[in-house]
Amino acid sequence: MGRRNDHTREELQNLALRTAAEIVEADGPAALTMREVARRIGYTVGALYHGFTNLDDLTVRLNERTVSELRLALENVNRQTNDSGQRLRMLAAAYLGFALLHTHRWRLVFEHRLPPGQEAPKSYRTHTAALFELVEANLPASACGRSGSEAPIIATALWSSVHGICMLAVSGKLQVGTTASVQKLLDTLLDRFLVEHSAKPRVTRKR
Amino acid sequence: MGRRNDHTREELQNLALRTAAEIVEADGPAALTMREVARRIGYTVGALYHGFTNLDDLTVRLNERTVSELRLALENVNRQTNDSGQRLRMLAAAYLGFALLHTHRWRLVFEHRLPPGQEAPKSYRTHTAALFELVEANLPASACGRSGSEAPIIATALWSSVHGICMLAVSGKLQVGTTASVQKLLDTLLDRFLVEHSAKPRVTRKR
DNA sequence: CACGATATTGAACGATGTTCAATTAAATGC
DNA sequence: GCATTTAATTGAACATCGTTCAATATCGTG
Repeated sequence: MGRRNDHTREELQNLALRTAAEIVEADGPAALTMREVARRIGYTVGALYHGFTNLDDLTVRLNERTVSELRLALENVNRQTNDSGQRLRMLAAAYLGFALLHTHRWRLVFEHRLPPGQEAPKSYRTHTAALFELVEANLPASACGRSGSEAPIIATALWSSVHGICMLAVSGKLQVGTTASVQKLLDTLLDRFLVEHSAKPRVTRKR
Repeated sequence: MGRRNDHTREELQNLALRTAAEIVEADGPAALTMREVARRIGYTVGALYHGFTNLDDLTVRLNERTVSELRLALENVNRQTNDSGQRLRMLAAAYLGFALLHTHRWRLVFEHRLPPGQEAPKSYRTHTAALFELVEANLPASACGRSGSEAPIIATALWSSVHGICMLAVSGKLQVGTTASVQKLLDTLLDRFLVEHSAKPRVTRKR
């Protein structure tokens, strides 16, 4: 009791976040509770509330780390390839790889909801924005129409699509089981975005 | 107390499920609790456990209804259009429309997780499969390669992508705010799948 | 060494899911 | 019509959760 000084306030937060990551990875998002974290790091529940305002706070800060890690992984992949089309394929593969390797943590990022009115921290959006820019930078000019002004829209559409495939695959809501077949879905999608995109067929278009 | 017979066992389950839907729609997935449902339908918590084995069961059966409703909506749209390319665009628009209209219920379908080992009921998969078949049936032949043997893969890739865009949009994780701009993302995606798909560029392909 | 600051505890509160004996009302048999 | 079976419903209990907070123990400092 009292100030044990085993850890500084910052060390304790790191410890808690690392432990939280372990819990989530091992037993899924629902297993993440204040009390379990406290138990594992050898403190009382109350002590946790000095470093975190509540469970949402802890969760958001764990997610922040996950997103940051994901960004790092993708930026590494991006650096290791020359051809930009190739890069897009490898980025998608790396995204899927991360989702498969850190499934529960990755899902927590997208499934956690803050109470209405609250917003995720800025660094959160920063990392996300960086990911989309990575995609946008690797879009082949042939895919972006004449002016290229639609590049952000195309990048968003493409990456949201990659995300959708990964999410459904990882959640088991797709019939496909093997990693290879999910890869094939991603390849199929990317084929559509990497090929030269001709004029839209006026006949069947709606607006 | 005792057999009140205000409602048959089946009526009570219907009542509970309707109430559950209202709770979720109004206050989000986290607000759905056994006790709240019981409170609103004027029964004790224990009584609920005669019709539902637990909260997961109630949730799954609520989700079943939602998916069924979604399927109906899409099948209606499918019936109201002739051109198949047009149909795909309208199906995507209807999917987004449903997600926007019944946001919380729709999210519950994809965010709820059963404890490991348990599987969602068969009707669940039936409805989902029907949706993918709807998409597959409307894929233009030009989009499916020579043999058309890849149609299921293409349909899965396309619809998972549509789903991804809707999910990120509905969750507010996309910068885009307006419904119109989300529509534009869907249109951009569909443009890629509705246009004649030429041979894949061998140079930039990986496998 | 004493004092003030603060990290940490421990207990409390209200809420949750789930279980189950007890109770009560309907259905059935006579 | 009455007694007995059957089953719906209750109410209370238990374990867990998030969160708060007064009390306490320990540290840094004067």
